[in-house]
Amino acid sequence: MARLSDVIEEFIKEMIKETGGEAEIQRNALATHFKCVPSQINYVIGTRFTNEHGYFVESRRGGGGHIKIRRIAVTRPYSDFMHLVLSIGDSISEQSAVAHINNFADYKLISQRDGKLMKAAIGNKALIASNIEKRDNIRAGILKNMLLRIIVD
Amino acid sequence: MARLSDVIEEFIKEMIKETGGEAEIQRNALATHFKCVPSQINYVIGTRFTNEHGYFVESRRGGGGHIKIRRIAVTRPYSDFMHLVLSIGDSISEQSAVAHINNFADYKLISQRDGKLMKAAIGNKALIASNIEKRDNIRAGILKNMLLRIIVD
DNA sequence: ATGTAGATGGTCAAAGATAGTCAAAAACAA
DNA sequence: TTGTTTTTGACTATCTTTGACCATCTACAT
Repeated sequence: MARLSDVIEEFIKEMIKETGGEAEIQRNALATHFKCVPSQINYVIGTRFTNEHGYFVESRRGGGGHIKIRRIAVTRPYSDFMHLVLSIGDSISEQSAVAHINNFADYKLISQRDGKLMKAAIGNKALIASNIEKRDNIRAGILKNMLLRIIVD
Repeated sequence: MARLSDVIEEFIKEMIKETGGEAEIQRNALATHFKCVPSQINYVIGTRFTNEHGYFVESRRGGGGHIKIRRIAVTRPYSDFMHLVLSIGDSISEQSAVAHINNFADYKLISQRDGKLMKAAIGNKALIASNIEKRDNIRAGILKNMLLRIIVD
């Protein structure tokens, strides 16, 4: 007896395949279809469609709301890059982040200008309002999100 | 399932494009056309045609009344841009920040790519590790630092 | 000039429609 | 048993639609 979560996972993957890279679902409708509670859809997305798994998720609440799940292009120029991005983990110092960014620029994965913007975004000066103990975590979140955005587009 | 508000938004934007910068509508007529209550027109204007979004709205009540929505068309000089950046203050919501970034891109003060990176940097998704009460403060810090970095160049 | 009716648009809060979070309960695996 | 994964549901957050009531403007009669 396959777990329901696996069935839902397959269903969404099938949708993505059919639409060529992107599935737009309605949480309640999907939950009704599979006779489960809506939050199980979140569970499936949270455990099987993460960045680490190669997916990018966006959503909107309210009338006409939806959840959009996109497959991140893992083709050529970016496949290694993606790997690097994911290897960043959930905490990184400013120095380390700057080193990473410089490397990406050196290898032409991002432009010099991209690099400057990224460094401006992750610098301690930018994060002055954040709790110092959490700063490295926040920095990792920002850096990964920016890099992912470049890959996804 | 397209939201009615989105349809109305597009309709108005199309009108503005056709007339080269300004749409003059009659609230009741538009509401009748879209089979909605008149106040929904206000909702659309209030959420999608604000100053922040780059629009200027005027209206008149009474017989022959109307609502005029204009795209603000100004190319701001750099010194003004600086002023704008400083006026951001030390707290800003994601929506508001996105509106600002879109404006900067529209006015060619930053490139589309810069805009994408900036939005990725200030999104709630990127700031997930931050305390929710401080998030808007952190966001303001990141946004300002990035913009300043561009001006300095 | 003044008053009044009719025609517009404005505000605000409630109701409706979605999605997100979190932790307890249940099921499963080692 | 013990630790992990899945399933549930109560509670929360966000966005949209609707409607009752309010404000302002024009036209016209006096």
